[in-house]
Amino acid sequence: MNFKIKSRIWIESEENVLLGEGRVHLLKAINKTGSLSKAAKSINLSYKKAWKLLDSVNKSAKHPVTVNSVGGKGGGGAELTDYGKSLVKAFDEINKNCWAFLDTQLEKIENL
Amino acid sequence: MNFKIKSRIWIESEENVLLGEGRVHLLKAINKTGSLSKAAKSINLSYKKAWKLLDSVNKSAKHPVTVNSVGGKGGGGAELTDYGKSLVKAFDEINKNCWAFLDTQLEKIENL
DNA sequence: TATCGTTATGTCTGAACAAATATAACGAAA
DNA sequence: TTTCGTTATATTTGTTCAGACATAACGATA
Repeated sequence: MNFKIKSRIWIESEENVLLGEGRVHLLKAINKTGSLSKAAKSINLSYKKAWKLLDSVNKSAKHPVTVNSVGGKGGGGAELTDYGKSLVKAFDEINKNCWAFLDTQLEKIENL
Repeated sequence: MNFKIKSRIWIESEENVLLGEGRVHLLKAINKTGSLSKAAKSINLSYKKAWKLLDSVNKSAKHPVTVNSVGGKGGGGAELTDYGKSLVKAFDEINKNCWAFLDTQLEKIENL
């Protein structure tokens, strides 16, 4: 039969999306590159879209997820806070667990 | 904090989507109404979109999921096969299990 | 054979969404 | 004080996708 079961998960706080796969992907790229514009480029996102995503994340989180600086050495940059890093880590864990769990469920379809 | 964790799952067979929440919703409505057009109306879908969805489901499934008849008494109709009914049931089960599982994972975010 | 409500399908239009472009503000360092 | 690469934001242009509209085919029944 060869079925695959796929999933997307996301976390909301009061009607706003806090985290989803795209946002986590972006946060990881920021962590790697140290700037929003480089992060956007590295994952093929327009700067504007990336900025909107990050802005939305920071607005719906209780604590700041990144610290962004404008001007200065190198023009500025963005980096994850400790809170941001643990959010990314927790999301990844949950996501991986979810995949593993769903794989155990697939036989219910394949045995039909 | 009051975070919510949400998910969408779907099942693919060779790059084609077999089942997802929208498709299952449609199949349930077909089962209830006995026709594709009535089902579409009942869940606020255009007939065309509903038809495309159903066509795609039947094309990617190994066995027919519905039997559609054209013309005749009442103009025709559509109804689920036994295979279709068990697909719907299995999908619903997996989906509910997934929600329950994700709820157990949420504390990982809330405790940050 | 005329009627009816359905399945089945093509075309066209508008609206939502994405991408491209432009530009201001910033502040460390040369 | 000039330069630089960045954050931050508005405006305009393009593209995709959903919805509306139109119509053919079908076959039991009256």
